[in-house]
Amino acid sequence: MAHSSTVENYLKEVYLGVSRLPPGEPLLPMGQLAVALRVAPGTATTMVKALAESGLVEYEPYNGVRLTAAGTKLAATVLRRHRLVELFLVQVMGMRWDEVHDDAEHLEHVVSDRLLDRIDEMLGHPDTDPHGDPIPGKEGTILERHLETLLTCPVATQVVVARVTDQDPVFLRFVERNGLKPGELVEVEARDEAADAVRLRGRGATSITIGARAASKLLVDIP
Amino acid sequence: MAHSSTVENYLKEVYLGVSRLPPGEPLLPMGQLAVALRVAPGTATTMVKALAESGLVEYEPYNGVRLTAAGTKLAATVLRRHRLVELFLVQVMGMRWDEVHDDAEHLEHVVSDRLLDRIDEMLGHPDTDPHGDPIPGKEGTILERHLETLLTCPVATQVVVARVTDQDPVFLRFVERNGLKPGELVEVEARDEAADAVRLRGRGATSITIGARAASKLLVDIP
DNA sequence: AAGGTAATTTTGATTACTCAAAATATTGAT
DNA sequence: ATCAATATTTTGAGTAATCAAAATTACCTT
Repeated sequence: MAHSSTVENYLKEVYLGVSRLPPGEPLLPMGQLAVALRVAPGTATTMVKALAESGLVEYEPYNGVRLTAAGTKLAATVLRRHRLVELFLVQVMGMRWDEVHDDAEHLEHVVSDRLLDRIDEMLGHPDTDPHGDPIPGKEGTILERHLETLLTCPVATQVVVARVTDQDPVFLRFVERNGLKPGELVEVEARDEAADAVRLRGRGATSITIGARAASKLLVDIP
Repeated sequence: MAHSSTVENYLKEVYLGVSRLPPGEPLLPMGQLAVALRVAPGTATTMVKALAESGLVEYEPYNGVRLTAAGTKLAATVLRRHRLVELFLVQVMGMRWDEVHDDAEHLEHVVSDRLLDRIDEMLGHPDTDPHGDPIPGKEGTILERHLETLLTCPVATQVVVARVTDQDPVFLRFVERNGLKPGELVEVEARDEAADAVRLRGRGATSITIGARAASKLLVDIP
């Protein structure tokens, strides 16, 4: 089995799934993979066993999957294509950052190396996409910086949004409307464990309150 | 069966195949279709029967295929995507006209309507692609102008190249090198039936001689 | 330790697409 | 009109990817 879009999608989701896991436990449960790929559990099991045969993943029955070196490299090139394409669609084609994900999802499998090089050059070899996700290098190197979230960063301190880890258009528009896009300044005014909420203030005078779940999707740099 | 890339390719090739046929005989033989799609003859037969079931083509056993109205419309949208993408790659991405075909071949199946609209707008709603092929309208209208070729146009008369009906990069580079791209002026100096050749002069002082087969691939406007 | 729940794997089938090779039909030449 | 060459269709089989539902395993709770 060699390198279909399906294979690319499986590897990509294994990569993303593992990276979302608590560190030190780098085995993605099959259930999560199946959900991410919108596929029946049994389908994921079957495919993953085939991918293991090809040396792209390691599979531990009843435990989960992880990428091999070869699998990581392939996943990285898919992610590189996806993210460069997303940035291209925003920067060059003038699309909104909340509407480029689906197009990128398809384009990531068909963009040739030649075309991708032009895109990369045209964008000046960027290292993050519109959502702040890192763009892997040509050789498959991924630079995942460790970042705090609005749930873990210091209170009453100016921080700058670096990354938004949710592609849902509704959420992205909410983020934009409230001046929380990557690059913008924010300050956490207070956290309320009991209320499961975080109050923060961006550029404007008014402060807003968001849920903890939403706050955890906003990664920030502490300058 | 609904609308996979495979279906799109079959419809596209039926359209192109039929349009290459002598007029009045609008049934594409299965053999030609199979060759165009690089598929075994039996495969084409099977697929075409399925497409006929879906009402996209009419199939006459042992005679060939033709598109229905629905099939024509779908083929036109595929061709529209293909040709707009080709022009985009040349005009915006700075790729050479002889290297865009393969990329377009893949992109034509995944570009969304939204993205295609941006491309169309960015290019100023063009009506031909870099090879002079007409770009079908949004609603599936294809404007195939009747054109002479360098084999049929008047001799010793200035004509302007309008279209090159061969995507082979080697041929395209030959065309470019000799100033025969769409838009350029040419004049047929002489034709030699016996030698199967056509002598012509473009912008430069020197005249060149090309084979009849090549001459027939260069369509021209007689001003 | 036992038993029930939840996650995972297996099984059996299906769909879309493909091929090689056998069978059949068409066509043109004698 | 017949026959050979050619084109087309049929047949049987295979691959990739999928699902639903049955069987199994792991894990948690008491």
